[in-house]
Amino acid sequence: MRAGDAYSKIYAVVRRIPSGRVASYGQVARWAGLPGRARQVGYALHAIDDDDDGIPWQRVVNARGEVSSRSEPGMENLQRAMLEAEGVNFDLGGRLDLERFGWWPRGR
DNA sequence: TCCCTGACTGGTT
DNA sequence: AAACCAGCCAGGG
Repeated sequence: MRAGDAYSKIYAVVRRIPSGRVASYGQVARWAGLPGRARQVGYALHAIDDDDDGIPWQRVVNARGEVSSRSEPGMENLQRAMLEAEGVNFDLGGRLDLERFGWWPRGR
Protein backbone atom coordinates (compact mmCIF):
# COMPACT_ATOMS: atom_id res chain seq x y z
CA MET A 1 0.00 0.00 0.00
CA ARG A 2 1.31 3.43 -0.82
CA ALA A 3 1.89 5.97 1.90
CA GLY A 4 -0.47 8.48 0.33
CA ASP A 5 -3.34 6.03 0.62
CA ALA A 6 -2.65 5.60 4.32
CA TYR A 7 -2.81 9.36 4.79
CA SER A 8 -6.16 9.53 2.97
CA LYS A 9 -7.64 6.82 5.17
CA ILE A 10 -6.37 8.52 8.30
CA TYR A 11 -7.85 11.86 7.26
CA ALA A 12 -11.15 10.18 6.36
CA VAL A 13 -11.42 8.68 9.86
CA VAL A 14 -10.53 11.94 11.58
CA ARG A 15 -13.22 13.75 9.59
CA ARG A 16 -15.82 11.34 11.02
CA ILE A 17 -15.17 12.34 14.64
CA PRO A 18 -18.16 14.42 15.79
CA SER A 19 -17.78 17.85 17.37
CA GLY A 20 -17.41 17.66 21.12
CA ARG A 21 -15.88 14.16 20.95
CA VAL A 22 -12.30 12.89 20.75
CA ALA A 23 -10.47 9.75 19.60
CA SER A 24 -6.98 8.46 20.38
CA TYR A 25 -4.21 8.04 17.81
CA GLY A 26 -4.37 4.28 18.28
CA GLN A 27 -8.10 4.15 17.63
CA VAL A 28 -7.80 6.25 14.50
CA ALA A 29 -5.06 3.91 13.28
CA ARG A 30 -7.21 0.82 13.84
CA TRP A 31 -10.29 2.29 12.19
CA ALA A 32 -8.13 3.32 9.22
CA GLY A 33 -7.01 -0.27 8.82
CA LEU A 34 -3.51 0.41 10.13
CA PRO A 35 -3.35 -1.36 13.52
CA GLY A 36 -0.26 -0.61 15.57
CA ARG A 37 0.69 2.47 13.60
CA ALA A 38 -0.48 5.18 15.98
CA ARG A 39 2.76 7.07 15.45
CA GLN A 40 2.09 7.34 11.75
CA VAL A 41 -1.25 8.93 12.55
CA GLY A 42 0.52 11.64 14.48
CA TYR A 43 2.95 12.02 11.62
CA ALA A 44 0.11 12.33 9.10
CA LEU A 45 -1.66 14.96 11.19
CA HIS A 46 1.55 16.92 11.51
CA ALA A 47 1.73 16.97 7.72
CA ILE A 48 -1.60 18.82 7.49
CA ASP A 49 -1.16 22.36 6.25
CA ASP A 50 -3.36 25.43 6.17
CA ASP A 51 -5.11 24.37 2.98
CA ASP A 52 -6.43 21.24 4.63
CA ASP A 53 -8.97 22.90 6.88
CA GLY A 54 -12.00 20.74 7.37
CA ILE A 55 -9.88 18.11 9.05
CA PRO A 56 -10.71 18.36 12.78
CA TRP A 57 -7.20 17.46 13.93
CA GLN A 58 -7.86 18.92 17.37
CA ARG A 59 -10.13 15.96 18.15
CA VAL A 60 -7.25 13.48 18.22
CA VAL A 61 -5.54 13.07 21.62
CA ASN A 62 -3.30 10.43 23.17
CA ALA A 63 -4.50 7.27 24.93
CA ARG A 64 -4.32 8.92 28.35
CA GLY A 65 -6.79 11.63 27.41
CA GLU A 66 -4.31 14.48 27.21
CA VAL A 67 -3.16 16.78 24.43
CA SER A 68 0.18 15.47 23.15
CA SER A 69 3.10 17.85 23.14
CA ARG A 70 4.61 18.72 19.78
CA SER A 71 7.66 20.43 18.41
CA GLU A 72 6.04 23.87 18.45
CA PRO A 73 5.08 24.86 22.01
CA GLY A 74 1.89 26.89 22.22
CA MET A 75 0.01 24.71 19.78
CA GLU A 76 -1.09 22.49 22.68
CA ASN A 77 -2.93 25.43 24.18
CA LEU A 78 -4.58 26.16 20.85
CA GLN A 79 -5.80 22.57 20.55
CA ARG A 80 -7.10 22.61 24.11
CA ALA A 81 -8.91 25.91 23.52
CA MET A 82 -10.54 24.56 20.35
CA LEU A 83 -11.78 21.50 22.22
CA GLU A 84 -13.09 23.54 25.13
CA ALA A 85 -14.99 25.65 22.60
CA GLU A 86 -16.72 22.42 21.52
CA GLY A 87 -17.67 21.64 25.10
CA VAL A 88 -14.86 19.28 26.09
CA ASN A 89 -13.78 19.87 29.70
CA PHE A 90 -10.28 19.31 31.10
CA ASP A 91 -9.37 18.55 34.71
CA LEU A 92 -6.63 20.19 36.75
CA GLY A 93 -4.06 17.78 35.35
CA GLY A 94 -4.83 18.86 31.79
CA ARG A 95 -6.72 15.67 31.01
CA LEU A 96 -10.19 15.02 29.66
CA ASP A 97 -12.49 12.12 30.55
CA LEU A 98 -12.32 9.56 27.74
CA GLU A 99 -15.32 7.70 29.17
CA ARG A 100 -17.36 10.82 28.64
CA PHE A 101 -15.86 12.51 25.58
CA GLY A 102 -14.33 9.55 23.76
CA TRP A 103 -15.95 8.56 20.45
CA TRP A 104 -16.98 4.92 20.37
CA PRO A 105 -18.57 4.21 16.94
CA ARG A 106 -18.78 0.50 17.62
CA GLY A 107 -20.32 0.91 21.07
CA ARG A 108 -16.96 0.31 22.80
C1' DT B 1 21.28 4.29 1.25
C1' DC B 2 22.04 4.78 6.15
C1' DC B 3 20.82 7.19 10.39
C1' DC B 4 17.96 9.82 13.36
C1' DT B 5 13.72 11.86 14.89
C1' DG B 6 9.02 11.79 16.39
C1' DA B 7 1.09 14.91 17.30
C1' DC B 8 2.07 7.03 20.01
C1' DT B 9 0.83 2.54 22.47
C1' DG B 10 0.62 -1.35 25.55
C1' DG B 11 2.95 -4.26 28.71
C1' DT B 12 6.26 -4.47 32.60
C1' DT B 13 8.60 -2.63 36.39
C1' DA C 1 0.67 6.41 39.49
C1' DA C 2 4.80 6.99 36.98
C1' DA C 3 8.90 5.59 34.67
C1' DC C 4 10.89 2.32 31.27
C1' DC C 5 11.11 -0.22 27.05
C1' DA C 6 10.51 -2.32 22.72
C1' DG C 7 7.72 -2.07 18.42
C1' DC C 8 6.19 0.93 14.91
C1' DC C 9 7.59 3.41 10.03
C1' DA C 10 7.49 7.80 6.90
C1' DG C 11 10.48 11.88 5.97
C1' DG C 12 14.60 14.58 5.78
C1' DG C 13 19.63 15.24 5.94
